[in-house]
Amino acid sequence: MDSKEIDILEDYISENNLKITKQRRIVLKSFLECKNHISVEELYNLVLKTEPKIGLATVYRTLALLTKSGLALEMDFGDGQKRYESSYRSAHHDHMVCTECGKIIEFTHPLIEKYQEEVAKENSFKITSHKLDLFGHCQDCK
Amino acid sequence: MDSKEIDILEDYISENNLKITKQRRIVLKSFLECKNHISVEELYNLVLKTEPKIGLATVYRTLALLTKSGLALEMDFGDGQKRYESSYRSAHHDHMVCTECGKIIEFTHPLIEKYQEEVAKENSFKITSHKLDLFGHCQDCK
DNA sequence: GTTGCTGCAAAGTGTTTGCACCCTG
DNA sequence: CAGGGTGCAAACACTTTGCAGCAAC
Repeated sequence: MDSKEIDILEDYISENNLKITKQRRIVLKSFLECKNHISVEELYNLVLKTEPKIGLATVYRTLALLTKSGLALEMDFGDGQKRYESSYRSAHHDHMVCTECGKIIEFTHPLIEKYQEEVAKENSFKITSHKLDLFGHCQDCK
Repeated sequence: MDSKEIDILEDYISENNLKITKQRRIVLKSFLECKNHISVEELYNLVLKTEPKIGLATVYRTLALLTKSGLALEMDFGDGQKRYESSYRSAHHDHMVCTECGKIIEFTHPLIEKYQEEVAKENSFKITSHKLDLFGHCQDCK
């Protein structure tokens, strides 16, 4: 693994007097290879295939580390568990979540972004992040 | 209490062979009088002032009932607890959440709604609900 | 060899559920 | 007086934390 992500993680780690470990490498590798919007449990099961001795708490702790270092984005679709996606795999996007089959379609719309900025400015609000989720039925679940 | 909300609740209750109880009246009344985006714990504390013997589970169960009957909207700002607002007190709106002081500014933007529909149509997706949250700093927390 | 990291289990948090008794319809 | 509702406590699902031993630097 010699992606830019491991460099970013190592930079963050050395800046903060932390340590690179085998477990952290494995979690990062699995995270970068997996599907978007993965849950902690799903990632844990993936990691177990490489390192059967790893603890669930380590996956939680590493995901927190990846989030703090800017490699992962934390999201919550209201289903009671945190989900994560790689910051670098794809640019910012919003989500359509099919409430029947769970499929997630990613999208962006430049005008939606523009009008968000506009309405924030009207309220003297400084946006640091946003989330737009559309819930409904996808093509297959009509 | 003779608002339209109690009528709606009683309609739902009689249609489903349920029962009106003192506790349900009290929870509804407190819910209608309280601020928007209230958490279960906050509402529970309000209800305790009127009925000190009520159980937290009853508040949870009644909020689920209000949601099913269409009187309450469930929301989740990613802070680990459900929040609710009255469907009838105000029309649909989105939220700006100040991550410093917790203040919530409500807004709507017709063009944002329009472009949501547009992008959904492009993906053959049928929207049943949506949520747009902007996170950042309000005027007072610059 | 110091200090952070790990695995494990225990504790926490918010929410739901089982049950015996109570109350509405 | 039948069947749903309540309060309580236990169970739950997900996440965090305390700790003793381990490993990176």
